[in-house]
Amino acid sequence: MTNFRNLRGMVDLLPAQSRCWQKVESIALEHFSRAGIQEIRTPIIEQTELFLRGIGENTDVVGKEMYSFEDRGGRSCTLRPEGTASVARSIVQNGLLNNGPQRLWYKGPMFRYERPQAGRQRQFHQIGVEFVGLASVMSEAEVISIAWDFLKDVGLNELTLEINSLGSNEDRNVFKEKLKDWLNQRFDLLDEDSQKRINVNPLRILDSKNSSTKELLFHAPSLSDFLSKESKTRFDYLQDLLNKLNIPYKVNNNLVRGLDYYSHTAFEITSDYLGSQATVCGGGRYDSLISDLGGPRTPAIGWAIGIERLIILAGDKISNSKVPDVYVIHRGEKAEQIALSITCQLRSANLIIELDYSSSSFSKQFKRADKSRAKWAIVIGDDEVSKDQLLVKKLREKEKGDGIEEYRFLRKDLDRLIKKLID
RNA sequence: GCGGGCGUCGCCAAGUGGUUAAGGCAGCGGCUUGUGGCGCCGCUAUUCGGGGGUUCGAAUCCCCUCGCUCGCCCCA
Repeated sequence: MTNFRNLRGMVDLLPAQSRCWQKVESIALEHFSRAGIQEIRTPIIEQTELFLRGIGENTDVVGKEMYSFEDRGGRSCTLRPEGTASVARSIVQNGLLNNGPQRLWYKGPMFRYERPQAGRQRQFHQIGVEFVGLASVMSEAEVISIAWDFLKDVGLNELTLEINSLGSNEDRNVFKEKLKDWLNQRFDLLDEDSQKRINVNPLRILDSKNSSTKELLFHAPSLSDFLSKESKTRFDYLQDLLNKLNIPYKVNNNLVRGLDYYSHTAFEITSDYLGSQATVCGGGRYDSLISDLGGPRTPAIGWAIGIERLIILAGDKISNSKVPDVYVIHRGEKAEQIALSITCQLRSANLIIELDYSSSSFSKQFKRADKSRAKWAIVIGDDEVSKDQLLVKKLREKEKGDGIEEYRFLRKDLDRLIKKLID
């Protein structure tokens, strides 16, 4: 029995899965390159203050989910719970905006101290996109379409895109006061959580999952009625653009999202097949974050996708197998040396070669060759050694009876061999 | 932080108080020292997450503890 285990909520990515991840990541990279989005990598640890300011002290994420600790110099540090704050910090610190608007993507581990459950881990991974310095509605549509196309391309169907407008900060402040009044008049009818939130974060009550609160809220004032003309026009135009892009969406007026920095457009992409953690992708506009962190007033929009959730959904749609082209079988000391050098030579020709390490009987080695699902076997034994030959045999032939393809090559004749193996 | 379920080999498991803890998959070896996918044979848990207790006797009952898992809140 092993004495050590991983920490709760921390997950090993095992070989059986790693291929899947690589595929997802390479598809993402393709999409980003085509859209002219560049990668940014920021540290996993930041000073705690960054997240307090950036995400908001009253959010659940900073209130109860942060991995914070003191370093040896007594500074409060935090493992990043999300990517946007760090990216914003880096942009400001490095003056990237002096080069004009930034279109950036990132990926990596995020940390949230929560009870793990299906589709939720303490260390999980996100791929995200941030467009910073762009205020247009068009950029929002573009950003959403990048997420949508990417998810489709990975093979996900039956996704739902929900959008909402949170309005400008001014719109929202007016609405907040109205909503507070309305809720306070019905204080006793609210569930406990919502009662606590009334003064701290009343908007979030709109998102409540409590059934009686939900029912009550049916008649509550709606944020959409408090949007300024400009905000409304923006939101209508966004819908217009999504229609033109043939991206289906639902307007959800209660979609608020748990991070403080959002304004105007907020959106989520969800799936029914994820269990209770339905969100694969979440994002929105955050026009005040950069200035909140000490930078110039700068509009921005972005999203993050949870890779673990994405992979749960993609399931076996992403092939997870790497099949070798050739399996090299050998027996004897001289043969072993030849096998190794042939293996290296063929690999240089970009073939995928698996070399047997066992030096057990030919019978065993063939069994393993079959299991590897390789297309060809190269066999090197005493005969081949003495004749300077290689025996090449076709594997996985369906019918055993009608003669198995088999060729002999001189060891010097590598080019002919490679040609055979490739076709 | 709060609720429910569960912990027997690398994986999936049977077993619910009685001498040696089924079985399947995977793994290893053999039948077959130079030839494969099938088949057959053999090997692989002194021990049932850990600790304590009850009993002549416990994987099976009781207590504690640890871990996993699902859900709530919230989020990716």
